[in-house]
This record gives sequence, structure tokens and C-alpha cells, in this order.
Amino acid sequence: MEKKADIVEKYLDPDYCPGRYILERLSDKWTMLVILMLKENEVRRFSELQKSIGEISHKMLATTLKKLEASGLVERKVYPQVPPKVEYRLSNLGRSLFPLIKQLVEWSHENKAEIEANRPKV
Amino acid sequence: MEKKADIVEKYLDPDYCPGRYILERLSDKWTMLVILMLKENEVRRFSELQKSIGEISHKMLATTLKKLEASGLVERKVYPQVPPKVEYRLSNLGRSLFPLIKQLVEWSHENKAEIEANRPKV
DNA sequence: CAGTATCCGTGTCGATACTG
DNA sequence: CAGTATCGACACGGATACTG
Repeated sequence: MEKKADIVEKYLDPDYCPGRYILERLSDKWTMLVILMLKENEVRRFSELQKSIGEISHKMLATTLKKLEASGLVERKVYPQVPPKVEYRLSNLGRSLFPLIKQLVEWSHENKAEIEANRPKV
Repeated sequence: MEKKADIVEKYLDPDYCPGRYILERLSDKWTMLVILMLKENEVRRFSELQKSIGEISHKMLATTLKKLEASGLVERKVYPQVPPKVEYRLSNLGRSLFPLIKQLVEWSHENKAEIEANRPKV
């Protein structure tokens, strides 16, 4: 019987991994935030997302969504009309990932004091 | 009574956040991986870490550990001897974060088939 | 062994302008 | 409204060489 820690290590083995790939996929500037903004079960339009994130540029939202769609975490639905309307929502896969990322945010709040204490002042 | 989703959104408000900061701090190439390699309760030397990660360069391991130490997630202990010996381990804060990142890896394994199906072939 | 300094290529990201 | 294209800045990250 393998120990838990060893199993994780195995999943991170570059010759085996899905873990490495996922960590990589989540490790760009906007991906996790966009996933959070899509929420668990909501359908959101491009412009809504941009508005709710605020600082993200048009281009980065587009490429982030495209990557998420390409990796099967997000579904994209186009309504053939003028002006166009496009809706995004988490796929089943994305929906199963969502709670894990949400936990990171909740964790950061539970430990806010300690985090802020060590946070470099800009 | 606020709804859960709204609470998360609040934690991500740039004017409030600790969430944004944490997501940012985790979103570089090596941070999450190094945290995982430190495991929950182990003490590891610089060279051990480099060996277990393999592909990471000496420089990136050094800067990643430095950032982790600066943000209070990792503790560094120096033994004043020649040749020097330095040990790293997760702080209490880091130890409380560890399971959340581990879950991402475990999630990636549970959904390996679906992830691989959408993974772009190099 | 652990760590810093330097140099430099590349990818990421943002601003802007343009299409359907 | 929802994209794509192009350009350029700059931070990230890798190789190498050097110190204590």
C-alpha cells in the first residue's frame, strides 16, 4: 500500500503527470480568477466577465477563455445574431475543479491576518 | 445572510482581497510545485529539493524559496557550518495551505482521462 | 553546499486599432 | 458585442560563472 505523499509525488512525475500539466495550466495571470468569476453554475457573457474582473484587458480575457475552452474547462455557446452574443460557462470538468480554487480564496480569508503581515508593502 | 458566491467575490475585490494576492503568489512557474515537494511535515535541504524537482534551475529554486520565505509560507534554518547546511520546511501557514494544493493534484488524477483528452499534443 | 550576479532570449501581457 | 492582429515593453526564467 502506497503512502499518500508518494502518490502525489507520482502524479507530479514529469513522465507521468497530469498534475504538472494542470498546475501549469492554472499558473498564468488570469486563469484561476476567470474560473472563479464564472462561478459554479452561471452563464456569463464576455462583456460581463470583463466588467466583473475590471483590470483584465480585452485581449487577455479572450486568450484566457480560449485556453480554458481548449483544455475543456469552459464551454462556449454562440448565438448567431447581430450583434453577436456569446455565453461562457464551466464544463462538467471545470465545475468539478471550481470548489478547489474557491477553497484557496476562502483559505486566504481565514488566514488574512497572517498573510497580510508578511505581504510586502508595494 | 450573504450567499457563498458573493463572499468569494468580495474576497477577490482588488480593494479588499487577500485572495487576489494569494492567487498571484501561487501563479508562477514553480511555486506550487515547490510547496508540494516540501510535503506536509518534512525538512528538506536545498539540494534535495533541486534533485526531486529535477528540471528546475538552481536560480529559480533559490528565488522561489526566497519568495515563499518572504511571504511566510516557508521557514528557513541555517546551520552555521562549513560546508553550509540549510533546511527548508513549510511554516504553519504553509502547512495549512498544502492540502489545498495537494487536492489539485489529486483532482487532476481523478480526471486524468478527460484532461488528457483535451490536452494539446506538443 | 548554498547562494548571488550577470547576461540574455523568450513568452507573457497590455495598448491600440481593426473586422464581422 | 465579440472577437483578431500587430507591436513593443518588460518580467520571467535559463545558463553560466563567481563567492563564502
